[in-house]
Amino acid sequence: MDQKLKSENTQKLIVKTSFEMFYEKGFNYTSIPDIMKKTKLTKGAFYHHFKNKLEIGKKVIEDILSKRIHNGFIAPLIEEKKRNIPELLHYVFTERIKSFSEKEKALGCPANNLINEIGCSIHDFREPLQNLMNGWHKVLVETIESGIERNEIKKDVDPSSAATMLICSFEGTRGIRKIYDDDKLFENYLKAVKIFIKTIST
Amino acid sequence: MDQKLKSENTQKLIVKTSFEMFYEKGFNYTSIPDIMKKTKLTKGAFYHHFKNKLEIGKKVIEDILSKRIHNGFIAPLIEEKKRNIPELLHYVFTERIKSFSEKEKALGCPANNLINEIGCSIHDFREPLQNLMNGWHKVLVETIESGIERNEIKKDVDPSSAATMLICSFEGTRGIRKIYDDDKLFENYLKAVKIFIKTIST
DNA sequence: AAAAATACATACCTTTAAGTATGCTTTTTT
DNA sequence: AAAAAAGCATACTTAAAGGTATGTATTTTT
Repeated sequence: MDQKLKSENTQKLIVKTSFEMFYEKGFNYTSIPDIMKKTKLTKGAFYHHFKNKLEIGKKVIEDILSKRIHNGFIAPLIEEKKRNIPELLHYVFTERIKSFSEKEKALGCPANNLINEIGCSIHDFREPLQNLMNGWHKVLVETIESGIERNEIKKDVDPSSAATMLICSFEGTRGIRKIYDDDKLFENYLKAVKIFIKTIST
Repeated sequence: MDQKLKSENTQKLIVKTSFEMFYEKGFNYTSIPDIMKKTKLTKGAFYHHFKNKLEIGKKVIEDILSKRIHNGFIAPLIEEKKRNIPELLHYVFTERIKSFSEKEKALGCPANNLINEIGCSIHDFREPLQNLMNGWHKVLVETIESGIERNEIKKDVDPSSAATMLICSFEGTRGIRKIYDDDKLFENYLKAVKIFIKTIST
């Protein structure tokens, strides 16, 4: 077996496993031994490929979290630009929530979890997390702007502000939902975000 | 000095110090030795008054966090019921953010931080956190309902849904704000929540 | 005034984490 | 084929956490 390929595979395995455990238990509650036990490799493998826990954290943000946000929220907006914009926003922010698995409901958004868990305390994570959120926000702004151009969104709507509201209410809901076992919070959110999108639509 | 009073004082000191450190560094990132160093007492004092770290966590939620939410969000709604309800909502959710210190901006909401940090993993915290959020939500719902009765809020507004949106967008914004150093996110939120409140008003 | 209980300090134990040093095996290079 | 390097395992070090056991001074009770 090609060595380079093998190396890449183990790295991917470690990153993926780290993501899963960070998601399920939190960054700080997950130890390197924990992760490596799950990969069935050893610490030697970990420290051969990564400098320390911070590096794997950054890798998880850049490789996994950004891909998740991209697939779930950015790609649908870019790909389906022909669709009616309010409808598209509605689709992204409500249909996605409805399609969440029980696990995803119980565990919240991995990106938001990380932001809130480490927040300001681990400085190394701020930049990759900013990149993540900025990227998401930017595409949303562009989408709303094109909605205004197409006369589907009201002209007096501030795209940046509306985008922030959509993202923050979504993430806020996913966060607080974690302390509950039912979907009441989601249902409430869905109703309200519907109203919000309707309000900014022509 | 009265012994009972002394005991109460040290307990209060430990709870208060724990809150501060949990707020600044997160629950898991704060150790008991850390806390006790700051109080200038020792571990012996801690374990004399509290069973373990979970107990102090619950105490912080019940004593400090609930008081903060109460003072900031519940009391103003109860006390000033004569005022116009949309105005009141607007006051609570925008003026408060404007009055935050730099520290409060950088550190986010302590309740939301805890929810997101420990979320589902520490089961003991779920109930007190639920009580906290339910209490807040309930008063908001009642406020909105009375707004409907007084014809200041639209009749077709779902009070529970609107309350959820207000809380979750607020907390979501405070959470994500932590990765930034400026107030752009807050400013965006303020504009959008203004629109939301206007939308549900008559 | 003696006994009991409280408030706290000191010293300790156990576990577990992050990280390092080293050694072995398999590829890759020369 | 020999040398070098990569991939990974094993064994270890150090630090720090949570928590306990015990000792001592001060109050409180009787």
